[in-house]
Amino acid sequence: MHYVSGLWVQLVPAMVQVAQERSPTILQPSEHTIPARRYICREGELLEDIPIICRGWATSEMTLSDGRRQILTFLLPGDIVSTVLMFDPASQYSVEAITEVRYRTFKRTEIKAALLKYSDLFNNLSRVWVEEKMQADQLAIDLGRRTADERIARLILSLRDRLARRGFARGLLMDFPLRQHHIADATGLTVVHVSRVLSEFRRAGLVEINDRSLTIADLTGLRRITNMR
Amino acid sequence: MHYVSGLWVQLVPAMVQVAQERSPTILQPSEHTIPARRYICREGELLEDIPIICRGWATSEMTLSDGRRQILTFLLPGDIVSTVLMFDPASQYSVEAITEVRYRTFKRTEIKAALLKYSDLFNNLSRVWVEEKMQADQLAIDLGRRTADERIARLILSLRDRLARRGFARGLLMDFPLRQHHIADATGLTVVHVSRVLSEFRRAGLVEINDRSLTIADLTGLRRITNMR
DNA sequence: CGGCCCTTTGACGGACGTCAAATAGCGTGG
DNA sequence: CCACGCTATTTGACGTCCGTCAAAGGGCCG
Repeated sequence: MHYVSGLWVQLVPAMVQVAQERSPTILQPSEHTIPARRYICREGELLEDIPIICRGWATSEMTLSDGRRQILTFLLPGDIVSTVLMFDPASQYSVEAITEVRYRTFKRTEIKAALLKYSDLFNNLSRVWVEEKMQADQLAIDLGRRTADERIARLILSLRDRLARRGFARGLLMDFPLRQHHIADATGLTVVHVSRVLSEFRRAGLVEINDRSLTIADLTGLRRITNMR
Repeated sequence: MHYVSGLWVQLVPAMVQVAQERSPTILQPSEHTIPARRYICREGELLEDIPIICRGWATSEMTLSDGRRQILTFLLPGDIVSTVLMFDPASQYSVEAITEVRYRTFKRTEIKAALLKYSDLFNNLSRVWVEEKMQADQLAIDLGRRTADERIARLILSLRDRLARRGFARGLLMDFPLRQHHIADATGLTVVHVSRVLSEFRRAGLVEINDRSLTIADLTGLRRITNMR
């Protein structure tokens, strides 16, 4: 999965436009590539530059002292790592590459200044912010009030939606580089239980997973699970 | 619990200042009072006015079609219902009064315009935003990766922190108008299990609860539970 | 070929949910 | 003042969803 022009999605086009048309000297990104399993940043680290994913998948996660881990979101191409970084240089999370990841970084001080100056940029940021918050709240509901089946079905469907909106899903087929431990840490379950649920889904003809891709074989069936109970 | 001057906390002082010093005709709040159990707004409702809590406690919650409910946050005096409302008039949650609640509302369009005009107001908003997001992420970690004991202990401690920062806690004593079903819906547990855990906490000499107030009887003990495991 | 990571499966255990009943508190109205 | 109805809390017995532990097999890469 690769967005050819590199920079992308809601916030980014506005930034690029500002950079090109109005302030050619600022908002120039710098580019980075890191292999799978490497960290883009760690919890608590101070970031003067704000990363935006251009290619590959990453996790945004927190780890407790005893090793329990919660993935807060999967970062896809076009995602800003966190809008919070605009206003607080201390990263709340670790960001870890799932696949090889290419990303670009923008200077926080420059973005912040541009935000107040260009109201279209500001409007784009606020839209990303709203989505980020809605996603966080939905995660809390999933973890607090939904069963394992529902959580996993919803994770699959929401990833497909996000990819489709960016043109990265080919019908019901999508890239799916997640290991089961990623799914477990995102849904608050154990790897063993994720394996059981996914096997059940496969046996029920809901999904097919091979070779780091996933096909939704029964969309209505999957949707039914997310409403169930 | 009542903040005498009515308006309050991070975002509000800046708004009041803007209103008084620079735009006396805008940002004039209108005041409301509602009894316990009444709703300030419902999921999906369109709000042109943004509510800020002045007195009493409320919940911000979502309900699934089958009745399962998740409380996303408890709103305390000084809290804005949601910063998302600044940019999206469709409320994501229902907001329900726990006690009698007094609140004030500000016109969204006016706040939004003032935000871009007065950068101190903008800075205050971004601080509230960062806190809101951190709280949402912490909730996800609690629900995904912590035990019932830990969740409840952390809820108590975090409420005390929030109250203390606003001058509403007297030492280790605090108002505590929550019913056990509120705690259950906030921690993703059942009322029955909350009852058991709280009884256990009381028997262990960690907390005392009577007459809608809570005393932390053993702060180190409670804190130890939140780290445990 | 050997080592590592990932996945799967089974047996078992535990944390938490469900169901049910008893008790207490509290406001309302006779 | 008591009767009542409602809501909240507590407790016990039991059930279940998911975790833990363990072992085996597959795929990938050096």
